[in-house]
Amino acid sequence: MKSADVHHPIFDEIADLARTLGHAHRLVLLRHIADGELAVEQLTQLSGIALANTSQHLQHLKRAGLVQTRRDGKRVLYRLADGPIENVLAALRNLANHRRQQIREFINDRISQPDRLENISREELVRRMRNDEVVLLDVRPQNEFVAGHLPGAINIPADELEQRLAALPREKVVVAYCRGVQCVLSADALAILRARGWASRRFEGGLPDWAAAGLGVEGVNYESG
Amino acid sequence: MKSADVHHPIFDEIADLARTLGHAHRLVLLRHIADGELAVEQLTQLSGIALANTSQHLQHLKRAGLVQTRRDGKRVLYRLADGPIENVLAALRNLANHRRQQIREFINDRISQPDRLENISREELVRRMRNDEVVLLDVRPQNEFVAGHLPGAINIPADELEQRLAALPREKVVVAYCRGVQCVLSADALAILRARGWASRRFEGGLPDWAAAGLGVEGVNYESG
DNA sequence: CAATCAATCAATCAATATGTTGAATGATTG
DNA sequence: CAATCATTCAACATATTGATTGATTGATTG
Repeated sequence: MKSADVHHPIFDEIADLARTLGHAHRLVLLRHIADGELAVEQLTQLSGIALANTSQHLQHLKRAGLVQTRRDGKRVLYRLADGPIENVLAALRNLANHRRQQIREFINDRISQPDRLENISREELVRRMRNDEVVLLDVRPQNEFVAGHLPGAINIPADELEQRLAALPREKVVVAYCRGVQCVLSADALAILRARGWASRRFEGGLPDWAAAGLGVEGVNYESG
Repeated sequence: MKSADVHHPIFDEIADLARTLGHAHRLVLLRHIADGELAVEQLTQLSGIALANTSQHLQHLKRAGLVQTRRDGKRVLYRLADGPIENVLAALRNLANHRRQQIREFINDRISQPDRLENISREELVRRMRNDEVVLLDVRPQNEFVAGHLPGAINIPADELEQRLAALPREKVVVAYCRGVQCVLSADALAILRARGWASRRFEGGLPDWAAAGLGVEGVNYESG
Protein backbone atom coordinates (compact mmCIF):
# COMPACT_ATOMS: atom_id res chain seq x y z
CA MET A 1 0.00 0.00 0.00
CA LYS A 2 2.17 2.79 1.28
CA SER A 3 5.75 3.15 0.28
CA ALA A 4 6.70 2.77 3.93
CA ASP A 5 5.29 -0.71 3.71
CA VAL A 6 7.26 -1.36 0.59
CA HIS A 7 10.57 -0.48 2.16
CA HIS A 8 9.94 -2.80 5.01
CA PRO A 9 13.16 -4.69 5.76
CA ILE A 10 11.32 -7.98 5.40
CA PHE A 11 11.80 -7.66 1.67
CA ASP A 12 15.53 -7.62 2.05
CA GLU A 13 15.41 -10.57 4.36
CA ILE A 14 13.31 -12.56 1.96
CA ALA A 15 15.58 -11.55 -0.90
CA ASP A 16 18.60 -12.77 1.05
CA LEU A 17 16.90 -16.07 1.65
CA ALA A 18 15.97 -16.43 -1.98
CA ARG A 19 19.44 -15.52 -3.16
CA THR A 20 20.86 -18.15 -0.86
CA LEU A 21 18.66 -20.69 -2.60
CA GLY A 22 19.72 -19.32 -5.95
CA HIS A 23 22.54 -21.68 -6.69
CA ALA A 24 22.23 -25.29 -7.81
CA HIS A 25 25.07 -26.44 -5.55
CA ARG A 26 23.38 -25.10 -2.47
CA LEU A 27 20.10 -26.71 -3.44
CA VAL A 28 21.85 -30.01 -3.92
CA LEU A 29 23.54 -29.70 -0.54
CA LEU A 30 20.29 -28.77 1.15
CA ARG A 31 18.57 -31.72 -0.40
CA HIS A 32 21.12 -34.10 1.03
CA ILE A 33 21.18 -32.38 4.40
CA ALA A 34 17.41 -32.67 4.53
CA ASP A 35 17.83 -36.44 4.68
CA GLY A 36 19.80 -36.18 7.90
CA GLU A 37 22.95 -34.86 9.51
CA LEU A 38 25.97 -35.09 7.26
CA ALA A 39 29.63 -34.11 7.50
CA VAL A 40 31.30 -31.91 4.95
CA GLU A 41 33.30 -34.65 3.30
CA GLN A 42 30.27 -36.88 2.92
CA LEU A 43 28.54 -34.00 1.26
CA THR A 44 31.40 -33.48 -1.16
CA GLN A 45 31.15 -37.11 -2.16
CA LEU A 46 27.40 -37.11 -2.51
CA SER A 47 27.37 -33.91 -4.48
CA GLY A 48 30.62 -34.06 -6.41
CA ILE A 49 31.42 -30.49 -5.41
CA ALA A 50 35.03 -29.72 -4.53
CA LEU A 51 35.80 -29.69 -0.83
CA ALA A 52 36.57 -26.03 -0.25
CA ASN A 53 33.72 -25.08 -2.49
CA THR A 54 31.34 -27.28 -0.56
CA SER A 55 32.51 -25.71 2.67
CA GLN A 56 31.91 -22.23 1.37
CA HIS A 57 28.43 -22.99 0.16
CA LEU A 58 27.64 -24.63 3.47
CA GLN A 59 28.76 -21.54 5.30
CA HIS A 60 26.64 -19.44 3.03
CA LEU A 61 23.68 -21.59 4.01
CA LYS A 62 24.65 -21.29 7.64
CA ARG A 63 24.93 -17.51 7.48
CA ALA A 64 21.44 -17.44 5.98
CA GLY A 65 20.20 -19.56 8.87
CA LEU A 66 19.13 -22.48 6.72
CA VAL A 67 21.46 -25.02 8.31
CA GLN A 68 23.09 -25.48 11.67
CA THR A 69 26.28 -27.23 12.66
CA ARG A 70 27.62 -29.37 15.44
CA ARG A 71 31.10 -30.70 15.98
CA ASP A 72 31.70 -34.40 16.42
CA GLY A 73 35.41 -35.05 16.88
CA LYS A 74 37.22 -33.87 13.82
CA ARG A 75 34.11 -33.61 11.77
CA VAL A 76 31.53 -30.88 11.51
CA LEU A 77 28.02 -32.14 10.96
CA TYR A 78 25.44 -30.08 9.13
CA ARG A 79 21.71 -30.35 9.66
CA LEU A 80 18.68 -28.39 8.55
CA ALA A 81 17.76 -25.46 10.77
CA ASP A 82 14.35 -25.09 12.33
CA GLY A 83 11.53 -23.50 10.46
CA PRO A 84 9.53 -24.12 7.34
CA ILE A 85 12.54 -24.54 5.11
CA GLU A 86 11.32 -27.63 3.35
CA ASN A 87 8.10 -25.83 2.54
CA VAL A 88 10.02 -23.24 0.61
CA LEU A 89 11.93 -25.91 -1.24
CA ALA A 90 8.73 -27.78 -1.99
CA ALA A 91 7.05 -24.64 -3.25
CA LEU A 92 9.97 -23.86 -5.53
CA ARG A 93 10.12 -27.41 -6.83
CA ASN A 94 6.43 -27.25 -7.44
CA LEU A 95 6.68 -24.07 -9.43
CA ALA A 96 9.61 -25.36 -11.46
CA ASN A 97 7.74 -28.55 -12.25
CA HIS A 98 4.68 -26.60 -13.19
CA ARG A 99 6.78 -24.67 -15.66
CA ARG A 100 8.46 -27.76 -17.09
CA GLN A 101 5.12 -29.36 -17.58
CA GLN A 102 3.78 -26.36 -19.44
CA ILE A 103 6.80 -26.34 -21.68
CA ARG A 104 6.42 -30.01 -22.38
CA GLU A 105 2.76 -29.71 -23.10
CA PHE A 106 3.59 -27.02 -25.57
CA ILE A 107 6.29 -28.95 -27.32
CA ASN A 108 4.51 -32.22 -26.81
CA ASP A 109 7.55 -34.18 -27.77
CA ARG A 110 7.28 -36.94 -25.26
CA ILE A 111 3.83 -38.40 -25.16
CA SER A 112 3.32 -37.93 -28.87
CA GLN A 113 4.48 -41.49 -29.34
CA PRO A 114 2.52 -43.38 -26.74
CA ASP A 115 3.49 -46.80 -28.06
CA ARG A 116 7.08 -46.40 -27.08
CA LEU A 117 6.04 -45.69 -23.53
CA GLU A 118 4.21 -48.98 -23.29
CA ASN A 119 0.86 -47.85 -22.14
CA ILE A 120 -1.35 -50.32 -20.29
CA SER A 121 -5.12 -50.19 -20.68
CA ARG A 122 -7.42 -49.97 -17.69
CA GLU A 123 -8.85 -53.37 -18.51
CA GLU A 124 -5.47 -55.05 -18.63
CA LEU A 125 -4.43 -53.27 -15.47
CA VAL A 126 -7.49 -54.51 -13.57
CA ARG A 127 -6.91 -58.03 -14.75
CA ARG A 128 -3.25 -58.06 -13.81
CA MET A 129 -3.96 -56.47 -10.44
CA ARG A 130 -6.36 -59.30 -9.70
CA ASN A 131 -3.61 -61.76 -10.52
CA ASP A 132 -1.17 -59.87 -8.34
CA GLU A 133 1.18 -59.49 -11.27
CA VAL A 134 1.85 -55.79 -10.94
CA VAL A 135 2.94 -53.17 -8.45
CA LEU A 136 1.20 -49.83 -8.71
CA LEU A 137 3.46 -46.81 -8.44
CA ASP A 138 1.91 -43.41 -7.79
CA VAL A 139 4.45 -40.77 -8.79
CA ARG A 140 2.42 -37.72 -7.81
CA PRO A 141 3.37 -35.52 -4.86
CA GLN A 142 2.61 -36.97 -1.48
CA ASN A 143 -0.34 -34.73 -0.69
CA GLU A 144 -2.18 -35.77 -3.81
CA PHE A 145 -1.47 -39.38 -3.01
CA VAL A 146 -2.82 -38.89 0.49
CA ALA A 147 -5.97 -37.32 -0.89
CA GLY A 148 -6.71 -40.33 -3.03
CA HIS A 149 -4.91 -43.11 -4.91
CA LEU A 150 -5.39 -46.45 -6.58
CA PRO A 151 -5.80 -49.34 -4.17
CA GLY A 152 -2.50 -50.75 -2.95
CA ALA A 153 -0.39 -48.18 -4.75
CA ILE A 154 3.04 -47.19 -3.46
CA ASN A 155 3.75 -43.47 -3.44
CA ILE A 156 7.13 -42.26 -4.65
CA PRO A 157 6.99 -38.73 -6.07
CA ALA A 158 8.67 -38.58 -9.46
CA ASP A 159 11.48 -36.31 -8.28
CA GLU A 160 12.43 -38.73 -5.53
CA LEU A 161 12.20 -41.83 -7.64
CA GLU A 162 15.85 -42.22 -8.39
CA GLN A 163 16.84 -42.34 -4.73
CA ARG A 164 14.06 -44.65 -3.74
CA LEU A 165 14.19 -47.24 -6.46
CA ALA A 166 15.14 -49.81 -3.86
CA ALA A 167 11.58 -49.70 -2.55
CA LEU A 168 10.32 -51.30 -5.76
CA PRO A 169 10.21 -55.04 -6.27
CA ARG A 170 12.01 -56.44 -9.27
CA GLU A 171 9.88 -59.49 -9.63
CA LYS A 172 6.70 -57.68 -10.59
CA VAL A 173 5.88 -55.31 -13.39
CA VAL A 174 5.81 -51.75 -12.12
CA VAL A 175 2.86 -49.73 -13.42
CA ALA A 176 3.37 -46.00 -12.96
CA TYR A 177 0.52 -43.55 -13.03
CA CYS A 178 -0.04 -39.88 -12.24
CA ARG A 179 -2.66 -37.21 -12.78
CA GLY A 180 -3.77 -38.43 -16.15
CA VAL A 181 -3.14 -38.03 -19.82
CA GLN A 182 -1.96 -34.44 -19.66
CA CYS A 183 0.57 -35.15 -16.90
CA VAL A 184 4.12 -36.17 -17.71
CA LEU A 185 5.19 -37.39 -14.29
CA SER A 186 4.57 -41.02 -15.09
CA ALA A 187 6.34 -40.66 -18.43
CA ASP A 188 9.36 -39.33 -16.59
CA ALA A 189 9.12 -42.16 -14.11
CA LEU A 190 8.99 -44.72 -16.88
CA ALA A 191 12.14 -43.30 -18.44
CA ILE A 192 13.94 -43.69 -15.13
CA LEU A 193 12.58 -47.17 -14.47
CA ARG A 194 13.46 -48.45 -17.90
CA ALA A 195 16.91 -46.92 -17.77
CA ARG A 196 17.49 -48.91 -14.58
CA GLY A 197 16.12 -52.07 -16.06
CA TRP A 198 12.76 -52.38 -14.36
CA ALA A 199 9.93 -54.10 -16.15
CA SER A 200 7.52 -51.21 -16.26
CA ARG A 201 4.40 -49.88 -17.91
CA ARG A 202 2.42 -46.71 -17.74
CA PHE A 203 -1.25 -46.34 -16.92
CA GLU A 204 -1.90 -43.25 -18.95
CA GLY A 205 -5.37 -42.45 -17.65
CA GLY A 206 -4.08 -42.07 -14.13
CA LEU A 207 -6.30 -41.48 -11.16
CA PRO A 208 -8.98 -39.54 -13.07
CA ASP A 209 -9.60 -42.35 -15.54
CA TRP A 210 -9.65 -44.91 -12.76
CA ALA A 211 -12.11 -42.97 -10.64
CA ALA A 212 -14.25 -42.09 -13.65
CA ALA A 213 -14.66 -45.80 -14.36
CA GLY A 214 -16.18 -46.19 -10.91
CA LEU A 215 -13.28 -48.21 -9.55
CA GLY A 216 -12.36 -47.88 -5.91
CA VAL A 217 -10.05 -45.17 -4.60
CA GLU A 218 -8.22 -45.05 -1.28
CA GLY A 219 -7.47 -41.83 0.59
CA VAL A 220 -8.68 -39.19 3.01
CA ASN A 221 -11.10 -37.67 0.54
CA TYR A 222 -12.81 -40.98 0.12
CA GLU A 223 -12.97 -42.66 3.49
CA SER A 224 -16.08 -42.21 5.62
CA GLY A 225 -17.87 -40.24 2.90
CA MET B 1 24.16 -43.06 -8.75
CA LYS B 2 23.26 -40.03 -6.77
CA SER B 3 25.50 -37.81 -8.79
CA ALA B 4 23.32 -38.39 -11.82
CA ASP B 5 20.38 -37.19 -9.81
CA VAL B 6 22.34 -34.29 -8.47
CA HIS B 7 23.08 -32.97 -11.91
CA HIS B 8 19.46 -33.05 -12.86
CA PRO B 9 18.67 -29.77 -14.60
CA ILE B 10 15.75 -29.15 -12.27
CA PHE B 11 18.23 -27.86 -9.73
CA ASP B 12 19.42 -25.20 -12.10
CA GLU B 13 15.88 -24.26 -12.94
CA ILE B 14 14.94 -23.91 -9.30
CA ALA B 15 18.11 -21.94 -8.65
CA ASP B 16 17.24 -19.57 -11.49
CA LEU B 17 13.81 -19.04 -10.01
CA ALA B 18 15.21 -18.43 -6.57
CA ARG B 19 17.82 -16.03 -7.86
CA THR B 20 15.11 -14.08 -9.62
CA LEU B 21 13.37 -13.70 -6.28
CA GLY B 22 16.67 -12.73 -4.70
CA HIS B 23 16.35 -8.98 -4.95
CA ALA B 24 14.17 -6.75 -2.80
CA HIS B 25 13.10 -4.61 -5.75
CA ARG B 26 11.75 -7.57 -7.63
CA LEU B 27 9.91 -8.80 -4.56
CA VAL B 28 8.33 -5.40 -4.10
CA LEU B 29 7.29 -5.32 -7.73
CA LEU B 30 5.85 -8.81 -7.55
CA ARG B 31 3.90 -7.90 -4.47
CA HIS B 32 2.24 -5.04 -6.25
CA ILE B 33 1.65 -7.00 -9.41
CA ALA B 34 0.01 -9.71 -7.35
CA ASP B 35 -2.73 -7.25 -6.49
CA GLY B 36 -3.62 -6.82 -10.14
CA GLU B 37 -2.42 -5.70 -13.51
CA LEU B 38 -0.23 -2.62 -13.37
CA ALA B 39 1.68 -0.49 -15.86
CA VAL B 40 5.36 0.25 -15.51
CA GLU B 41 4.97 3.83 -14.43
CA GLN B 42 2.42 2.96 -11.77
CA LEU B 43 4.91 0.46 -10.47
CA THR B 44 7.69 3.01 -10.34
CA GLN B 45 5.46 5.25 -8.26
CA LEU B 46 4.31 2.52 -5.93
CA SER B 47 7.79 1.19 -5.43
CA GLY B 48 9.94 4.30 -5.65
CA ILE B 49 12.33 2.50 -8.00
CA ALA B 50 13.73 4.53 -10.90
CA LEU B 51 11.93 4.04 -14.17
CA ALA B 52 14.56 2.29 -16.25
CA ASN B 53 15.52 0.23 -13.27
CA THR B 54 11.93 -0.86 -12.75
CA SER B 55 11.70 -1.82 -16.38
CA GLN B 56 14.81 -3.95 -16.16
CA HIS B 57 13.67 -5.79 -13.08
CA LEU B 58 10.31 -6.38 -14.68
CA GLN B 59 11.99 -7.88 -17.66
CA HIS B 60 14.06 -10.05 -15.41
CA LEU B 61 10.83 -11.32 -13.87
CA LYS B 62 9.39 -11.84 -17.31
CA ARG B 63 12.39 -13.80 -18.52
CA ALA B 64 12.00 -16.01 -15.48
CA GLY B 65 8.37 -16.57 -16.37
CA LEU B 66 7.00 -15.04 -13.19
CA VAL B 67 5.07 -12.25 -14.89
CA GLN B 68 3.41 -11.73 -18.25
CA THR B 69 2.71 -8.59 -20.19
CA ARG B 70 0.04 -7.15 -22.39
CA ARG B 71 -0.01 -3.93 -24.30
CA ASP B 72 -2.80 -1.42 -23.79
CA GLY B 73 -2.26 1.61 -25.96
CA LYS B 74 1.00 3.20 -25.01
CA ARG B 75 1.26 1.32 -21.79
CA VAL B 76 2.53 -2.15 -21.03
CA LEU B 77 0.63 -3.88 -18.28
CA TYR B 78 2.28 -6.50 -16.10
CA ARG B 79 0.45 -9.31 -14.37
CA LEU B 80 1.43 -12.45 -12.50
CA ALA B 81 2.03 -15.50 -14.64
CA ASP B 82 0.19 -18.77 -14.11
CA GLY B 83 1.37 -21.28 -11.61
CA PRO B 84 1.87 -21.52 -7.88
CA ILE B 85 3.92 -18.35 -7.67
CA GLU B 86 2.13 -16.88 -4.71
CA ASN B 87 2.72 -20.10 -2.84
CA VAL B 88 6.44 -19.67 -3.24
CA LEU B 89 6.22 -16.09 -2.04
CA ALA B 90 4.05 -17.15 0.88
CA ALA B 91 6.48 -19.88 1.84
CA LEU B 92 9.41 -17.47 1.74
CA ARG B 93 7.52 -14.86 3.71
CA ASN B 94 6.60 -17.51 6.19
CA LEU B 95 10.17 -18.62 6.64
CA ALA B 96 11.41 -15.06 7.01
CA ASN B 97 8.75 -14.32 9.58
CA HIS B 98 9.57 -17.48 11.43
CA ARG B 99 13.17 -16.35 11.63
CA ARG B 100 12.25 -12.85 12.76
CA GLN B 101 10.10 -14.22 15.48
CA GLN B 102 12.81 -16.56 16.65
CA ILE B 103 15.40 -13.84 16.71
CA ARG B 104 13.22 -11.50 18.68
CA GLU B 105 11.80 -14.30 20.78
CA PHE B 106 8.52 -12.88 19.80
CA ILE B 107 5.48 -14.29 21.47
CA ASN B 108 2.53 -14.56 19.21
CA ASP B 109 -0.72 -13.75 20.97
CA ARG B 110 -3.46 -15.14 18.85
CA ILE B 111 -5.96 -12.78 17.37
CA SER B 112 -4.69 -9.67 19.11
CA GLN B 113 -2.74 -8.72 16.01
CA PRO B 114 -4.75 -9.82 13.03
CA ASP B 115 -2.08 -9.04 10.47
CA ARG B 116 -3.01 -8.79 6.89
CA LEU B 117 -1.35 -12.07 6.02
CA GLU B 118 -3.40 -14.01 8.48
CA ASN B 119 -6.88 -13.39 7.26
CA ILE B 120 -7.99 -14.10 3.72
CA SER B 121 -10.96 -12.34 2.16
CA ARG B 122 -13.77 -14.28 0.56
CA GLU B 123 -12.86 -12.78 -2.81
CA GLU B 124 -9.25 -13.84 -2.60
CA LEU B 125 -10.28 -17.26 -1.38
CA VAL B 126 -12.61 -17.80 -4.31
CA ARG B 127 -9.93 -16.72 -6.74
CA ARG B 128 -7.28 -18.96 -5.25
CA MET B 129 -9.65 -21.90 -5.06
CA ARG B 130 -10.27 -21.54 -8.76
CA ASN B 131 -6.52 -21.65 -9.34
CA ASP B 132 -6.20 -24.70 -7.13
CA GLU B 133 -3.71 -22.90 -4.96
CA VAL B 134 -5.24 -23.60 -1.59
CA VAL B 135 -6.47 -26.45 0.53
CA LEU B 136 -9.55 -25.77 2.60
CA LEU B 137 -9.42 -27.04 6.16
CA ASP B 138 -12.63 -27.26 8.15
CA VAL B 139 -11.71 -27.43 11.84
CA ARG B 140 -15.21 -27.78 13.25
CA PRO B 141 -16.45 -31.01 14.81
CA GLN B 142 -17.27 -33.78 12.39
CA ASN B 143 -21.04 -33.59 12.77
CA GLU B 144 -21.09 -29.94 11.78
CA PHE B 145 -18.82 -30.70 8.85
CA VAL B 146 -21.12 -33.47 7.65
CA ALA B 147 -24.10 -31.14 7.82
CA GLY B 148 -22.46 -28.68 5.47
CA HIS B 149 -19.04 -27.42 4.46
CA LEU B 150 -17.18 -25.49 1.80
CA PRO B 151 -16.67 -27.39 -1.43
CA GLY B 152 -13.62 -29.64 -1.36
CA ALA B 153 -12.81 -28.95 2.27
CA ILE B 154 -10.97 -31.46 4.41
CA ASN B 155 -12.35 -31.96 7.91
CA ILE B 156 -9.93 -32.15 10.80
CA PRO B 157 -11.49 -30.97 14.06
CA ALA B 158 -9.25 -28.47 15.83
CA ASP B 159 -8.50 -30.74 18.76
CA GLU B 160 -7.28 -33.50 16.45
CA LEU B 161 -5.24 -31.25 14.22
CA GLU B 162 -1.89 -31.83 15.81
CA GLN B 163 -2.09 -35.59 15.34
CA ARG B 164 -3.37 -35.41 11.80
CA LEU B 165 -1.12 -32.79 10.29
CA ALA B 166 0.28 -35.36 7.91
CA ALA B 167 -2.96 -35.29 5.97
CA LEU B 168 -2.25 -31.74 4.86
CA PRO B 169 -0.22 -30.92 1.78
CA ARG B 170 2.83 -28.78 2.26
CA GLU B 171 2.92 -27.20 -1.15
CA LYS B 172 -0.41 -25.47 -1.03
CA VAL B 173 -1.58 -22.74 1.28
CA VAL B 174 -3.86 -24.15 3.93
CA VAL B 175 -6.93 -22.01 4.58
CA ALA B 176 -8.62 -22.85 7.87
CA TYR B 177 -12.17 -21.86 8.66
CA CYS B 178 -14.77 -22.58 11.33
CA ARG B 179 -18.14 -21.22 12.48
CA GLY B 180 -17.35 -17.60 11.76
CA VAL B 181 -15.96 -14.46 13.30
CA GLN B 182 -16.92 -15.24 16.88
CA CYS B 183 -15.36 -18.70 16.78
CA VAL B 184 -11.73 -19.23 17.79
CA LEU B 185 -11.27 -22.74 16.41
CA SER B 186 -9.65 -21.56 13.21
CA ALA B 187 -7.42 -19.15 15.13
CA ASP B 188 -6.20 -22.06 17.25
CA ALA B 189 -5.67 -24.10 14.13
CA LEU B 190 -3.64 -21.32 12.57
CA ALA B 191 -1.37 -21.14 15.59
CA ILE B 192 -0.67 -24.87 15.26
CA LEU B 193 -0.18 -24.73 11.52
CA ARG B 194 2.18 -21.77 11.65
CA ALA B 195 4.17 -23.24 14.53
CA ARG B 196 4.74 -26.29 12.36
CA GLY B 197 5.68 -24.19 9.43
CA TRP B 198 2.68 -24.55 7.18
CA ALA B 199 1.84 -21.74 4.81
CA SER B 200 -1.57 -20.98 6.18
CA ARG B 201 -4.32 -18.38 6.27
CA ARG B 202 -7.64 -18.01 8.03
CA PHE B 203 -10.98 -17.47 6.40
CA GLU B 204 -12.51 -15.49 9.21
CA GLY B 205 -16.05 -15.42 7.93
CA GLY B 206 -16.25 -19.19 8.01
CA LEU B 207 -19.19 -21.15 6.73
CA PRO B 208 -21.83 -18.49 7.56
CA ASP B 209 -20.12 -15.82 5.49
CA TRP B 210 -19.61 -18.23 2.63
CA ALA B 211 -23.20 -19.40 2.58
CA ALA B 212 -24.53 -15.86 3.04
CA ALA B 213 -22.68 -14.86 -0.12
CA GLY B 214 -24.68 -17.45 -2.02
CA LEU B 215 -21.69 -19.66 -2.71
CA GLY B 216 -22.16 -23.40 -2.90
CA VAL B 217 -22.09 -25.62 0.17
CA GLU B 218 -21.56 -29.39 0.26
CA GLY B 219 -23.20 -31.65 2.81
CA VAL B 220 -26.31 -33.61 3.76
CA ASN B 221 -28.35 -30.51 4.51
CA TYR B 222 -27.64 -29.13 1.12
CA GLU B 223 -27.66 -32.00 -1.31
CA SER B 224 -30.21 -32.01 -4.06
CA GLY B 225 -33.69 -32.55 -2.64
C1' DC C 1 54.52 -33.44 20.92
C1' DA C 2 54.62 -34.46 15.97
C1' DA C 3 51.69 -36.42 12.46
C1' DT C 4 47.34 -36.70 10.56
C1' DC C 5 42.70 -35.67 9.35
C1' DA C 6 38.58 -32.61 8.66
C1' DA C 7 37.20 -28.28 7.81
C1' DT C 8 37.85 -23.38 7.17
C1' DC C 9 40.20 -19.21 5.71
C1' DA C 10 42.52 -16.03 2.46
C1' DA C 11 43.63 -14.47 -1.91
C1' DT C 12 42.89 -14.42 -6.58
C1' DC C 13 40.52 -14.25 -11.12
C1' DA C 14 36.57 -14.73 -14.06
C1' DA C 15 31.82 -14.20 -14.53
C1' DT C 16 27.40 -11.91 -13.30
C1' DA C 17 24.46 -8.55 -11.50
C1' DT C 18 23.08 -3.78 -10.58
C1' DG C 19 22.14 1.19 -11.20
C1' DT C 20 22.67 5.16 -14.07
C1' DT C 21 22.63 7.75 -18.10
C1' DG C 22 20.97 8.97 -22.50
C1' DA C 23 19.33 7.33 -26.90
C1' DA C 24 15.89 4.51 -29.44
C1' DT C 25 11.44 2.25 -30.19
C1' DG C 26 6.20 1.88 -30.57
C1' DA C 27 1.89 3.62 -30.11
C1' DT C 28 -1.11 7.55 -29.78
C1' DT C 29 -2.48 12.44 -30.48
C1' DG C 30 -3.23 16.76 -32.77
C1' DC D 1 3.52 13.71 -40.17
C1' DA D 2 5.54 15.85 -36.15
C1' DA D 3 5.03 15.78 -31.24
C1' DT D 4 4.36 13.32 -27.25
C1' DC D 5 4.14 9.67 -24.03
C1' DA D 6 5.39 5.06 -22.05
C1' DT D 7 8.66 1.83 -22.22
C1' DT D 8 12.83 -0.45 -23.60
C1' DC D 9 17.60 -0.68 -25.14
C1' DA D 10 22.68 0.03 -25.02
C1' DA D 11 26.71 1.23 -22.75
C1' DC D 12 29.25 2.04 -18.95
C1' DA D 13 31.08 1.93 -14.01
C1' DT D 14 30.74 -0.57 -9.89
C1' DA D 15 29.68 -4.40 -6.85
C1' DT D 16 28.87 -9.00 -5.90
C1' DT D 17 29.43 -13.82 -6.55
C1' DG D 18 31.74 -18.28 -7.58
C1' DA D 19 35.66 -21.53 -8.30
C1' DT D 20 40.33 -22.56 -7.46
C1' DT D 21 44.54 -22.80 -5.00
C1' DG D 22 47.31 -23.18 -1.07
C1' DA D 23 47.83 -21.98 3.75
C1' DT D 24 45.78 -22.43 8.44
C1' DT D 25 43.07 -23.87 12.35
C1' DG D 26 41.11 -27.54 15.64
C1' DA D 27 40.77 -31.93 17.08
C1' DT D 28 42.55 -36.68 17.32
C1' DT D 29 46.02 -40.35 17.17
C1' DG D 30 50.22 -42.64 18.22
